Amino acid sequence: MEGSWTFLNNGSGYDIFLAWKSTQRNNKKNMVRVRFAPSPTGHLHVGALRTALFNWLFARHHRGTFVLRIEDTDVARSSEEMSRSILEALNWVGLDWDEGPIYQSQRFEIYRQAARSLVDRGLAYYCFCTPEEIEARRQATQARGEHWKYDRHCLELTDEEKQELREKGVPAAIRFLVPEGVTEFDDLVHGHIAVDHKNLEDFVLLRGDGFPTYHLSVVVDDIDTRITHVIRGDDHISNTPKQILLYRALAAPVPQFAHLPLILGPDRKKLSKRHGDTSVLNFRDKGYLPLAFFNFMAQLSWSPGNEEKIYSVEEMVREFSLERISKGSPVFDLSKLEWLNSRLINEMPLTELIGQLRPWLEREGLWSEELMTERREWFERLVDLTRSRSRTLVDLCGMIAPFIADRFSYDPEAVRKHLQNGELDRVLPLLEDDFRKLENFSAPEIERTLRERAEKEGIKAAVLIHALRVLTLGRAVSPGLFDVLELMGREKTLARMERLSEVREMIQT
RNA sequence: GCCCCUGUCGUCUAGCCCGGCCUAGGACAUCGCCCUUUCAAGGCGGCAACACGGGUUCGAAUCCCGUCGGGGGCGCCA
Repeated sequence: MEGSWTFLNNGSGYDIFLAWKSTQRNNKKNMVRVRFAPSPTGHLHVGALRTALFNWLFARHHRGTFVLRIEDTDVARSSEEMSRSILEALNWVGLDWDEGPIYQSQRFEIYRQAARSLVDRGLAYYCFCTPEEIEARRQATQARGEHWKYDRHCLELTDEEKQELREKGVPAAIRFLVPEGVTEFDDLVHGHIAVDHKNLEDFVLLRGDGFPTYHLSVVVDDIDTRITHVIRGDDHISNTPKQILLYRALAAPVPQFAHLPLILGPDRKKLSKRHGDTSVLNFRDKGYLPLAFFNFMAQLSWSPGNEEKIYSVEEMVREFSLERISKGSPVFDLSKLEWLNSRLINEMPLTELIGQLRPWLEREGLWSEELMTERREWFERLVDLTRSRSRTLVDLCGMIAPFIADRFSYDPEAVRKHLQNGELDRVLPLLEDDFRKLENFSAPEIERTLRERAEKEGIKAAVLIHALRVLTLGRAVSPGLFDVLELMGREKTLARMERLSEVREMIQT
């Protein structure tokens, strides 16, 4: 999107430091504007993704604007690689943004200006206390059994004292001067919330090194981008009063807030890496479909009603509403995702499935153009036949592999169970001959032949069926064997039948 | 420690705002049966919850109070 940042600085106390001039300028006043603001200190994790998802859904539902902002003010812990990874994850899920990404690291001067203007107006003050000094005073206070809160030591400093400290080279942070009173707001999820300012200390806006803290940069950016609804995790509820105070100090309209319940691990603790790989891209790599993942994530804390089905993205956009978000924290339990995924694999149009599967086959070296041309019909039958046994694209890929390539492994358990019967050494060669003589190597013919041979040799058809399955696929699980053999083709089938003793030996050692 | 949020089957949730239709509904998981050459898929069925205690009321999952449990925040991290 076209636009430009203009720095509006008249040198005196002013409130908005930047104005976003763009083609969106003449939008309606009540247009919804939301943002997702991840910190690039790691891969995008599922908790953050859900926040992004709800913001996106809300924006799309209201035909509003979704802004992406990268909160990389912590230069030491942020990396460009993680920023890229986050965009990649959003992309995979299908979340697109209308503005941004805006990088906070490119806006440091703006935050400094904002902080200084607050000092100029007596709403904030310089603090020369070092972390060590504060820590010492805190411990002393707590040793007396009293509650610690920053003691405003630097609020009373005279100009001479400040000058002296500056000359000594003591770095100055800027603290917000929290006024007395109570801050109240109506959270769109939790309802009315009130916090007495005596529970708030004079928090730092600008660090001694000139870098902004989270509260400052968030509020300044949200003001500049004219965010109307701040939708974020529950863990920010306690921070909200501070930020509202900042909005007021900067004479900006306060947006609406909606705090989403935090996602918990199975142990009911805040979901984190300890609970396994919670990175969004991990789910892509495990073979989950974006839509299944989307459904699963969106329905943690949100319910579109009571119809149980897989929703298309469009349907979710239509149904989405903050009012239907529940307040309790959900537990992250993958079993529903697996079910969603397998159902989608089963129900989605075949062509679409093949499109999703293609990158996986390519990676395994199983892809060739002829699967889309002369072997297309065969390939579609194959995918259609195997899909109901696959919960993920990884499964599907593994299922299909033996039909395309010759390298596949034999499940030792399956070999032991189905290839030990001594009768096989005698009957299998006969069956091979039968197969060779078949005019059409088709499922019905194969079945008829096999059953006849079994009866003639006084052996159960099931014995042959199971043995053939293991010999041709290496495993005891597959679609109906006769379809399998037809799709595999006579050549591969016969070649693999001849490996009986070879396979047995392979398992012995 | 202080402050804030939260509490319906194992899990996700519907119902709660606007008390009775709730002997609390659905889905996932689980168990059983059917189908069957294996495993799935599918069909049918079972088990399973209003955290607890007081009120208010003819009547409470729904309203009020308290208790307990769970989570989060209190950084010159975001």
